[in-house]
Amino acid sequence: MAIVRKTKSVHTLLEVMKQAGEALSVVDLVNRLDQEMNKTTVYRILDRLEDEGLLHSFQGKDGLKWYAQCQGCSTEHHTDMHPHFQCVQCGKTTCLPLDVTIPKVPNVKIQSASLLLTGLCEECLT
Amino acid sequence: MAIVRKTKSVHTLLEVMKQAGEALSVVDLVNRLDQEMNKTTVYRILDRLEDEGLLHSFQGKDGLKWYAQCQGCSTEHHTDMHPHFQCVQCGKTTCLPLDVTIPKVPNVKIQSASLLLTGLCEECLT
DNA sequence: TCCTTATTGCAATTGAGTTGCAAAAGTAAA
DNA sequence: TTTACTTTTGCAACTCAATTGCAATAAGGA
Repeated sequence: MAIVRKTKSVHTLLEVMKQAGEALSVVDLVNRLDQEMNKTTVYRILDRLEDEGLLHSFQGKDGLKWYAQCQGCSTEHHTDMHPHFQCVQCGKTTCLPLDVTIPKVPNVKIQSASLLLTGLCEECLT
Repeated sequence: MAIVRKTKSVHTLLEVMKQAGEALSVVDLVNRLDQEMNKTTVYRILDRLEDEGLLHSFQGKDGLKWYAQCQGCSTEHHTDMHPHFQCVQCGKTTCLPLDVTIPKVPNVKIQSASLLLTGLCEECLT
């Protein structure tokens, strides 16, 4: 596996993720980092950080790719089996610290599961 | 809601879905129906059939949109809470006739859930 | 410093999905 | 069947997320 250097760009991107504190779509990240680095660079750094296990990705309802910081993930062991929640109104997207019960399916070997919940978040409910 | 006429194109598309007997990606459908109808027509018919509740759609692992025939769905009541399985090797994608236990999430209103399982199907395992 | 490898920017490209508009097909009433 | 109206379809152009090739730059080790 390629080594991910902690370049200035990598540091900046991770800082933005940390500040956000929730999942961000790649489109959003590209916009936020428009002054700091090229779009292509954002895509490539996200790729590498996911390989390293520092971030995990998932598909949003709209088909966009979203990234969030891993908690307890590593190259060896990706504990990205947690569900994600996306608010249909404001778009806010978060990792849910819940265990997903993966249903038993006969005759197949399940390698991964992704559960996306959509609805209204706390702010949009009130 | 607009009325979905059972035109020749609609009939052809439904026939292809029926023959397949499993979920098909829109890209696949467009290719299979290349001689019969235009790409745009495929997209529009799929939209309408989903509105009518004859088909349901979901996002595949790759971000592509997939469609499958509904069993017990209608305009009123979409029972598309079942999980889908996608084989990472051959791409075969199916509906799983299982009930998904949607986790309770405090302070939010869950409107829909989609669970995608990926792994190796029976054929690719042997 | 020199050499090698990894990273970045930029422009061009890919590909899924959408849109506008005119032509064609379907429906219903006379 | 003819007319008037509505829905559907084809086509071309377009949008936009994501990728690729290549040259330039930055980083690391000896």
